[in-house]
Amino acid sequence: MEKRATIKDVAEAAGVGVATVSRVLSGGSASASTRERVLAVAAQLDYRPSALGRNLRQRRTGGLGLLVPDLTDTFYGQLSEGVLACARSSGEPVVMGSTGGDPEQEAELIGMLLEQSVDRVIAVPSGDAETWAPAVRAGMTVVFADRLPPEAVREEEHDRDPAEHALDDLLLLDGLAARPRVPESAARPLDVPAVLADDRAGIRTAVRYLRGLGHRRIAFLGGPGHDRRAAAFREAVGAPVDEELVVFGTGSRDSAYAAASGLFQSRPDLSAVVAGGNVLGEAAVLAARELDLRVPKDVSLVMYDDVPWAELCAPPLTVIAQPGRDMGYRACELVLREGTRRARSVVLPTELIIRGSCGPRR
Amino acid sequence: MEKRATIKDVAEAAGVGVATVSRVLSGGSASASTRERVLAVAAQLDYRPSALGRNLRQRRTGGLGLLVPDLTDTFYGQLSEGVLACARSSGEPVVMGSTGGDPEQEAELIGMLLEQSVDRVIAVPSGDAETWAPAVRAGMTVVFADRLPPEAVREEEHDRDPAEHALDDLLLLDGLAARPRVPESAARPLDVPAVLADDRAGIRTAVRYLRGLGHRRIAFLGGPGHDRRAAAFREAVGAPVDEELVVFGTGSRDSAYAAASGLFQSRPDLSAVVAGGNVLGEAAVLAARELDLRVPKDVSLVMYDDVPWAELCAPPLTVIAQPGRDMGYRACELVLREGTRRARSVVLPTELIIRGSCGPRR
DNA sequence: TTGAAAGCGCTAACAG
DNA sequence: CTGTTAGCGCTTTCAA
Repeated sequence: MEKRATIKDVAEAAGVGVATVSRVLSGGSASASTRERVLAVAAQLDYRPSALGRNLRQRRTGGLGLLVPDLTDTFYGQLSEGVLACARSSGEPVVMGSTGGDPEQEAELIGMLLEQSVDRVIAVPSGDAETWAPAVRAGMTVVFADRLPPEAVREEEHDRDPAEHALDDLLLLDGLAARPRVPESAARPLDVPAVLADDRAGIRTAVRYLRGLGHRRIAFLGGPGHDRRAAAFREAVGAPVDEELVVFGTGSRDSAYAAASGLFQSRPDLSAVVAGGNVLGEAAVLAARELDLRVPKDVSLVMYDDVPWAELCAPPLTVIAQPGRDMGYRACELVLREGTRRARSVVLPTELIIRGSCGPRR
Repeated sequence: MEKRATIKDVAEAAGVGVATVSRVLSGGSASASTRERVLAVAAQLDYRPSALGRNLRQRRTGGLGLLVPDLTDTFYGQLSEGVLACARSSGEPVVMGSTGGDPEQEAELIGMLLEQSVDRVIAVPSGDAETWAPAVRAGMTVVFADRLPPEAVREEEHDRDPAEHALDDLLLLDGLAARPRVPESAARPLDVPAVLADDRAGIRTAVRYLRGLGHRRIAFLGGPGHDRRAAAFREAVGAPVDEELVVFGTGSRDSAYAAASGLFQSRPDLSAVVAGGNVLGEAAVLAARELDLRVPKDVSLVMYDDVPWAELCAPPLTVIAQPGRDMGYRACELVLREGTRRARSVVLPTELIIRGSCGPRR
């Protein structure tokens, strides 16, 4: 970087002290004439206060971190757009990292953020509580989006008012580190606010819809981080759950395809599948095609995530839409507001968008 | 952020001077015993050198900036993944911004990067040379990816190798706007290296393919930044170009749809369209369907960008694939290497992937 | 091989 | 209202 004008240069050129310049530029008190002169000189010199100096002085970066598993997944693209939009409107730089769904890379990136003194981060976590402990311990404000680390799951939910499942969810997640009897020694659950979609309601609605169409053998095809959705699925189909119908890929498109294909082949009796995310939905469509299964004639499909191409698919995909962009935006708001008041988790509603990929059981 | 251990803490605890700690940690010389002790203490204190202090001292952030128009566009997602991957392997943090294709937002983000002392940036530019002038003037190392700002013209390139059409392309593109006689006063052309796909060859191949299928009225559906592709298209179809068949959207999905729909309606005689990017391809498919045009029976379609869903489309889309991830990776390499030696632009090959969206002229 | 000391650009006391 | 000063955490001469 070439040499830029510093506050000292401005001060000299304006014939004032550096403190005055600092004050003027950050809206402190100053006489009109001084302010004017300083401003003029600053503009003339094209002076831009260095965030480096300021941050060092204030011992914080002021920026945000954003960690997602894969920017190639449209949903995370939407979510990131939300975060970026919110951050920009607050003038906060955001340091971004893609973890590839790998806890180790995630840990590495967390370390990098720590080094940068980035003290607020929004993440779609891939690692578990242990991965995130260093961040929390270091005093980072973290907000999870889209999902929670596996260990951050709190204990069982006793069932209740069917109309209030979102609230239920809130209770569930936030709920606390400290429910009665968690051994001290166990990995301390993280107490981190999160912005999530109402997976439970979303899945339930989808399963009911498929049930209404006559489907009885419904499968769930998930990826990393889809445990809550899988749990919701199990709950929605009710006991006894045929565990063979709940399968997981490991995150890559290939593994998603393998999982889908394996599922279709090992259980030709299934008549419907719920894909836990758009990459899995993609895989399901591909695998079905490859095996000459017609959608929805031979198999019905509903996919989590509404992405533009869902509509272009043949047939257009019925989806559980979650507001990716909003989720990102909200998460960013939470992380920015934190400090003011302890942030509460947020659960956003999903919507079942019925297109053409589900039909009556054959 | 809670208080972290500083270099001073480590120095004290190890009973050495701060300079020694600094040396040890950055691989300088030190006696084995000292080194060991310092390392032990550092580990024990969980010491992490603060990038803030280091950067201030060295007057640079060491990080990279990455500016793209829209993370929701899968191609930019791919490109970003490439950049992030390369940056991570070099331990560089990347500050990301989404411009929405808006030059003003882009300028704002550039200002933000300047403030952060981020002195190296990779961008898919939305603004023109004027937008980027401040960055260059400030001494930033910038590398463009995927496209060039409209005004970004460059110096002549001599020397070529007949086998290297890529070079040819560089000439072509870079060439135009201002050959020899550019008045000094005119907006100084940017001299910025770039990583581009071989649009010219890509488009030419596609057009030839369509020609071979019997198509004569071929349209080009572009978006912002697709001027080079449009130019290549004009060149490929040859004079006289029917300018009504070259239409542009403004970047949003809606406007892309409007452009596509308008095109189909105003020129029912066209039999094929080349979409300049995946968002435009998406729009074309949608618009065609809405107008009851069958692909490829009524209209053939080839889309720039290979994205996972192209294969899921009905019919699967024939595409001009460009290596988005590689482009990002290469761009990052360029920006990192710069300083060592002046970086040269890179043109990566495209590939026509024939699937099912093109058929003989009806 | 090591330590002391001088800042990098900025803000926040504290005086004047 | 304004200037002086003391660092923030680190790297880097420069001596010892």
